Amino acid sequence: MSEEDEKAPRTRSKRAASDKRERILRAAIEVFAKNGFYATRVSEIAKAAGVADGTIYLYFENKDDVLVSIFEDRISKLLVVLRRALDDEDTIDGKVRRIIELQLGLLEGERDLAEVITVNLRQSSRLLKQYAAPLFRQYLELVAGVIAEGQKEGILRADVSPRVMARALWGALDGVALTWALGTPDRAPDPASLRRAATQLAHVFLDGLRA
Amino acid sequence: MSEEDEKAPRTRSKRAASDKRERILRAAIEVFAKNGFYATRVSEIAKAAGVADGTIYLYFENKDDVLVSIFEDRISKLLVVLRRALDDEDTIDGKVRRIIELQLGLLEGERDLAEVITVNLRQSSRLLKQYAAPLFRQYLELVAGVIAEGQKEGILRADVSPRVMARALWGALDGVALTWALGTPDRAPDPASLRRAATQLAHVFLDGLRA
Amino acid sequence: MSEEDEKAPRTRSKRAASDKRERILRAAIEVFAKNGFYATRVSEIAKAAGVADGTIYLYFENKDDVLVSIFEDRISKLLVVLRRALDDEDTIDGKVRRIIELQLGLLEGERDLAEVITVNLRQSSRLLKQYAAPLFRQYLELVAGVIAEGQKEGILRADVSPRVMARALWGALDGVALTWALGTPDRAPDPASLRRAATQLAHVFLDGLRA
Amino acid sequence: MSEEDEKAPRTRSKRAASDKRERILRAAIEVFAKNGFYATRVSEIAKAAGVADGTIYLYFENKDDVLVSIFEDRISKLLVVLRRALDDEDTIDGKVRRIIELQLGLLEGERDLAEVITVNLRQSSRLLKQYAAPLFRQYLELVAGVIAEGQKEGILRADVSPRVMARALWGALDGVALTWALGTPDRAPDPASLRRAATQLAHVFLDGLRA
DNA sequence: CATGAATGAGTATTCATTCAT
DNA sequence: TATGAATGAATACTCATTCAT
Repeated sequence: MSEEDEKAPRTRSKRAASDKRERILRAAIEVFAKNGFYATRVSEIAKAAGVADGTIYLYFENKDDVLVSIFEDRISKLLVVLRRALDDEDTIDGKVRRIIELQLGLLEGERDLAEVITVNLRQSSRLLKQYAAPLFRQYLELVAGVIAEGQKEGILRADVSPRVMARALWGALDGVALTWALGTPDRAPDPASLRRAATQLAHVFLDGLRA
Repeated sequence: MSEEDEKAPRTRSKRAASDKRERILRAAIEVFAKNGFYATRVSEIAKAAGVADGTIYLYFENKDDVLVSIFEDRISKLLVVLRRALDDEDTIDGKVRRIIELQLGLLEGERDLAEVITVNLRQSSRLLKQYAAPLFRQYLELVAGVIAEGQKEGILRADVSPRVMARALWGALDGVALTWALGTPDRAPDPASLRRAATQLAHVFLDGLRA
Repeated sequence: MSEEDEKAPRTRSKRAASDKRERILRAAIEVFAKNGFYATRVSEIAKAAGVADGTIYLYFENKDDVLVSIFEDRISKLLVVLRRALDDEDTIDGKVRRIIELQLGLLEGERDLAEVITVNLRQSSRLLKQYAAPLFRQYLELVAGVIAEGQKEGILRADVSPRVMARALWGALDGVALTWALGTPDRAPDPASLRRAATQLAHVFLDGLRA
Repeated sequence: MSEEDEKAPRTRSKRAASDKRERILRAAIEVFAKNGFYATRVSEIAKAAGVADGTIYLYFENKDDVLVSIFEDRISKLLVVLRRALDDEDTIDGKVRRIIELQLGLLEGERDLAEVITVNLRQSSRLLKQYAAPLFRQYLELVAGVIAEGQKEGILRADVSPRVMARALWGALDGVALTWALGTPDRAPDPASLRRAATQLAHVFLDGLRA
């Protein structure tokens, strides 16, 4: 989001390499979302990225590594954005709304990525549990921190576990979003309906949590 | 080979057949839960069920059909149990608590099945979306019906969509349960902590929904 | 050679399995000899054996295992035959001639096998060194034993190492045979010329070794 | 990058080029000996030579050509040395001893080259048969010439083929050397034991050949 | 009904070679 | 000359499915 991070000059080759890696990731998100991880052929990723099959292996160890890298890259970025956003908000209500907003923004803006994250995180492969979960936990900790803060301030009820609530919030949003994304495969989903659903959810969640 | 078996009437062979189908389903749930759908070999299901590989194909069209059948069989049964339970409850609060209890019962009692349903429903294969989703929707409709009923009675807030809330409830419970199930892969998860989490969730959810 | 070993009855399936394994080995010897181990595709072995590609893997772990099995199967048999033959001979001269004869018989009768053994034993893969070498050593020990016996009887000179001489004999025969086998790729090699060469070699070797 | 280097006349760049070719050959001998021809990656040769992958292709047509060039370069040189050495010797005994000595020297001094020559000559690729064999034959002719000379002089027995004996001598030495080289992979082989073996072999061979 | 040996289509990955810089 | 990123052809191996017994 901030352009400052990019000011560091790069050599042509480094930029080219970085571009290619990025292109492959983007392509992978697209095809994983469409066909799922297992049903996607490496050659399909390559084709979608406009590179040769072998090129994938210059930037990633193997197919699994591509999936893991999607998590690492994207969730890292989400964490940075979320941290910054939470700093800008003063009230608990505002923070919770921001969390929901951002998660929704992620879903609306990069629906494919959302599907990859929500759908593929569940493949019970040891690999994913091992690599993807830690980053996911960081995200949850951040949300749990907000709830704990609200409890300390006496705004939110103290008889619930912040981590459980954080996990429940993600689950609820994720479930709603998944239904929304998958609900109407034939026609484009209506962003307004998703936003409406999320607002309802925010109200219920906050009212329920209120001390 | 032995001619003696023939004296038994149809019933016995039917029962035997039904037993074998059931054994295969049970075995499939077990290995799917442990290794995931894609990583599971048909021969592993066969071995776990104590039958030959080819026998699987006498009872199911193919590997996909085994997974789909798990949904059909089990969710059908769950629906029957849930309907009966909801009939026994008079208050909305009681019905919601029953729903949560049952979903928890499912998770605790048949943890493998729970993992198969929550994890494998997400494999974005067209097949599964097509066959498994409808049953899942029936389940959601049932829950949404309870909420709509509460709204009509003026007990629950009317400014939210029953279906969205039903979906959110499933998502929240599912998320909490998944964290619980995967959280401590090394030692057996503590059922009490799950029950505690669910109770908190029920409170927050009902308080948030209250008119 | 003796039919007695085969008297044990086999079930149909066992015989069939054994036949198929044998067919694969024969086919592998043929194509390995023609194209070398590395240049040979597994599918070529399968085609030559008249089985499906996957069938190879019902009888062998992988391509390497096929090569190793050739050594194990064939050299084991050669050892049995050689031991019996040496028992039948009383004089050292006779025994050495028998060794040379048998090694020649192997070359003439199963020229492909000879090429596989002499050519592919040299692929410096750890695998082959590890698995094939031990059997080869048993063969050399047998020959060295004959020479040591001749030394004890005072017939052969005592100032040479039996093992070195055994190795040299194999090397000399092998070299001659290889030249013979490869010498005229266009027309069929003349067995008589090989036999002549071997007789000369036997004379020189025995005269040189004589006490 | 530095312009100063340009002042040097053609000769230097030619020398530099020649050096690089030589470096690549040396590196190839090293890695071929260690891992075998097929298991060696072109990139490994490049790395061992300290050049880029593509540079290999400025000096050689392809990977096969590198192997063939090793034979051409080294055996050519061996032939020159051998011819000179044979001229210096007057007796047949001396010449045969010189041949054995040189072949041993080759083995001891450049053990890697020896392994490449003895091991890789056997890869039954048509290419190698076609290009490497002729040079090898020249070497054998030289040895056969010595034996034929001895026969003409009446010193060596006339009832054997000089070419067969030349081939057998190479085979015997080669076999002994290979056993020596591979025999003790863990500890460094003892040069004295090889020399002892060779001396024994020379005695037996010459005594057996004597008229 | 049950078996499990056999099948062969399907694919991730490697690596020799090229060529823009 | 030298580089090394990019290419894409080539292949061992797996495993869902079949079918003769």
